[in-house]
Amino acid sequence: MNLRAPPPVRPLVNIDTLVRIASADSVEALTRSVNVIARELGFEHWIYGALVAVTPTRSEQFVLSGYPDDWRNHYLDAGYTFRDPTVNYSRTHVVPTLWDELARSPDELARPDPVGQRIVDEAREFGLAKGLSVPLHGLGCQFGMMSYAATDPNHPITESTVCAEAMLLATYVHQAASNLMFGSRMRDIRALSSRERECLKWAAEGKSGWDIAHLLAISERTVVFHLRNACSKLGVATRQQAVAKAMVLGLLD
Amino acid sequence: MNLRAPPPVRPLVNIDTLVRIASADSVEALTRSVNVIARELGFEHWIYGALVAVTPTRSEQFVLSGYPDDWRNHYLDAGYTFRDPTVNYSRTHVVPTLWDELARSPDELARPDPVGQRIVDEAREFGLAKGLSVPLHGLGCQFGMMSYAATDPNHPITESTVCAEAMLLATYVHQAASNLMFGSRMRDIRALSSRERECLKWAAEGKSGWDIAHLLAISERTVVFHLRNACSKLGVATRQQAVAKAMVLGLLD
DNA sequence: CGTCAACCTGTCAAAACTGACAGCTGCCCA
DNA sequence: TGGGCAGCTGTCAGTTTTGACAGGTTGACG
Repeated sequence: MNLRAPPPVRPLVNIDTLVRIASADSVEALTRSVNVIARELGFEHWIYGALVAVTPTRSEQFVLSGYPDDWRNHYLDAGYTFRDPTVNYSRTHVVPTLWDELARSPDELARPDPVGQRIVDEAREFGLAKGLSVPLHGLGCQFGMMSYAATDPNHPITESTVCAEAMLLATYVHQAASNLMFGSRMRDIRALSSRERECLKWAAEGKSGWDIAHLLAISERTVVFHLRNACSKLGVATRQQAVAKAMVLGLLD
Repeated sequence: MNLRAPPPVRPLVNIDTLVRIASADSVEALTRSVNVIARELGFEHWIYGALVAVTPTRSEQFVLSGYPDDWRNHYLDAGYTFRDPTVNYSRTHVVPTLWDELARSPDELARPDPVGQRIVDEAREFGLAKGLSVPLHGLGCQFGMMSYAATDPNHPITESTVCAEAMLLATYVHQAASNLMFGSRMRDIRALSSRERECLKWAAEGKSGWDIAHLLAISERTVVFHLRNACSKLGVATRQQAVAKAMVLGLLD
């Protein structure tokens, strides 16, 4: 089989530190810890952002910033968020990317348009020249990302090891941020009963009240009753909205 | 600022190899490439699995296996998939975990139940003793995971570097597998027109036909028309189902 | 200049859903 | 042992959605 354990390499990031990050109990503590580790990785600046769907069409942003404030303010004032090529990349990919590589991405959609290119150029003026973005998904977010920037021209940013460690850190930050975000998220939603969930699932499959009644061997009136209760627990008016909300909350899995 | 680039470390995985993996054009080619790199990382066995929602309640599995066949067969025969603690962990987490650590996880839901523990014990008998699981999310999957197993008792599996590289590889495999999966996925769905999408979004927000007509300043009849077309393009019967299907396909973002 | 797609509009009848009335059983927990 | 919750059932009236009929404009593209 000729299989050996890989040679020992010097870890840049300590696993215990990561575990501590994942269980951070405040935004401030999390930001401070990430600052320290990002610097160990040689990155002067970093930013974490996640988009959480509150309804199927409305989303909220959650951001932890280790970026220069003047750049952040300019970025927000100019409304760059959804024209930023790193954001568009992260929305549709899972593997990390160097900022330099976005321009020659094989994926047309990921290549910066003129506005996107301007954002990249302006960022450079604010000291964000060499950078790396890690897409993040899961945990109820529509998508998220963590970007790192280095000013040191000798930074080995193209090394897979740096990429791997940056990604590992990003994932732990994502876990921690999610924990912080969702403490509040589900509080105002009373859990659906199993019947309510069952009826809602069938409704999402296109079944009518009559259909569901026969599938569950109960009366149509009861189906209406359960769906009505589901709607009121979810705080919505129609079945369509109930299906949509239950789906964004992950209640139908 | 006292910031230096991190010291050079020997990369276990070459970035070019990863890029080649992400663009693999067949399941066989992908499996072969992963076999090679997993071995470089010192892992004798690996498996990638993803769950893709085809409807809100029905999902399909996509698996790439570098596991022993006899264990895979036993696992499938016994219907272990959704009782496997690594699977349950991956569904709800984003950071990697060692198999050993699942048992003492702070998260109750992630700790193996008796059946789960039996799976872990049986796996050991098939040569899967020391292992690592990487949760994977995004790209239209409900969730996915990649597990690695090593038989070498000296394998430095607890090192963050190994974890980071394993995660990096897993993510590239996820990207590649998604590309392979979704070639077929969207083919039979004609793209919704912008009006159709717009009406569907408002329907998902709980608006009636009359409401939407006034929001879009068109007649109610036209709203019905657009939603009807959306239903027929999606191949569904009701608005509820259309909302659900559009959401699992990511058409409302 | 024809064709196609998207967009827009109408009417009618049947089916499905919403909202508010009222009342049953069984289980768990304080 | 009483209160709360999940589950179950009924009727009635009013609103919304579905399905099938038939027709219009506009703009892009070959």
